[in-house]
Amino acid sequence: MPEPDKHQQIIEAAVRIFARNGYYNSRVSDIAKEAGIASGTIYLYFKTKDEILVTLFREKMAEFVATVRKAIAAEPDAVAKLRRLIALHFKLLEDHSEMAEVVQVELRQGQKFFRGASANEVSGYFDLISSVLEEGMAAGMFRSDLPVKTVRKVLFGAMDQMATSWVLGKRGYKLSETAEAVADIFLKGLAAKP
Amino acid sequence: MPEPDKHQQIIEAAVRIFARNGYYNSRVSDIAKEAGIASGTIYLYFKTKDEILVTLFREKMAEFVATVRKAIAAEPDAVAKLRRLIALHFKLLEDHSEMAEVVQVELRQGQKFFRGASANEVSGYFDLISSVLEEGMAAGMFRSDLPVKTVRKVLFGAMDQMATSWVLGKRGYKLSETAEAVADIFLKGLAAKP
DNA sequence: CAGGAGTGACTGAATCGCCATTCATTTGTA
DNA sequence: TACAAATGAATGGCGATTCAGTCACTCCTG
Repeated sequence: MPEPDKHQQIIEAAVRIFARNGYYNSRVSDIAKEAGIASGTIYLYFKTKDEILVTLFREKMAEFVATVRKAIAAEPDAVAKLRRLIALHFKLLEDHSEMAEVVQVELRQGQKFFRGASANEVSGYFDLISSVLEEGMAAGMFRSDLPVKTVRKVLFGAMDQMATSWVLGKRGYKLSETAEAVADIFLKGLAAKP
Repeated sequence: MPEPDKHQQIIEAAVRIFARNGYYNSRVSDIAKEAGIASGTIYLYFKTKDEILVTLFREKMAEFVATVRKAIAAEPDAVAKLRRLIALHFKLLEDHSEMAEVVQVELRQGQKFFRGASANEVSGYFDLISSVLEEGMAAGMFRSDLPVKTVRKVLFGAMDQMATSWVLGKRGYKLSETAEAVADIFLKGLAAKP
């Protein structure tokens, strides 16, 4: 019975290797070396190289969403929740910069990940955002003349681009320090008519 | 001397093939077949398979930016320019759905394209957006308490996510019909304090 | 308690399919 | 005839995946 521990060990090694070299430039044997095991061992835990990437994303994404969900639950209203969500989105990426590299750059590999596996995982996050938006609309804090789906995409897109830019640049500034500006634009744009 | 015509013929075939199968699942021979030529002929016009993708993006992107630049020049003020830019961003992708597929999904291949070649091309578009924002700020139409770079990323991110979503869904609605909502949120968020 | 044999995890060298790229040859035309 | 352009079968390299063997450990059994 494979040690449940080694699964995690491989995932962590893969994050580091993918972040450093990119998915396609990473050998399975590189991951093995980084994890301190033989390359064949990887195949006791994962069926293919692709599966490593997909699994890695699934697990990390689930963790991410859970963290954000828990944090915003503590906030009093939709505006505060949204601010917290944005701040945390940036903070978590900032604190896991290798994972950020993988998520923002490597995981965008066409077909395979955008469609396919990762779509499901991302939608959990989308749902979370939508629920906050709906709460704010119901409470009359947000305008409700626009489709929630559209508003959600605008917000996610803005955050995602901030993150991608930060990763592509050499992370030469604090991503989390931009959170307020993003929240500010978005919340003003979303404000209910007075 | 290779016919200058065939270069274009290959590019157009590549767009269709990449859109249909994704970059990594496309054989060079598939592109050749689609273009109605032999696979070896491709190498009279392009050094590598990568070069096809990079060239394709460069040419199409330059065309895209030129079109948008020309269109917004005709608008009277920054607000109108921004609305036009957003509308056209969506309209052009909608009218070239195969290219949209390639740009939104396939061209995000980590490392190679994000960094590297395409970065330069994209920055031309970024500059265009920035110039409109600066014009609006100078004219007192947009608030100027936020960094232009941040605002630009928010807008681009929002548009890009709208486009990606539309492509990933089965393009089951008119992307351009969402332009107003996006412009509306963004312009309200950016409005100068009254 | 020695030993031995069964079990499951691990290893890493060898395999093997894939496909970009090459280039000897053919085709077209001036 | 000569030169350019095009062809497409053959090549070559790469690296994911496999699998025959090794290792470590447990549990019998005489």
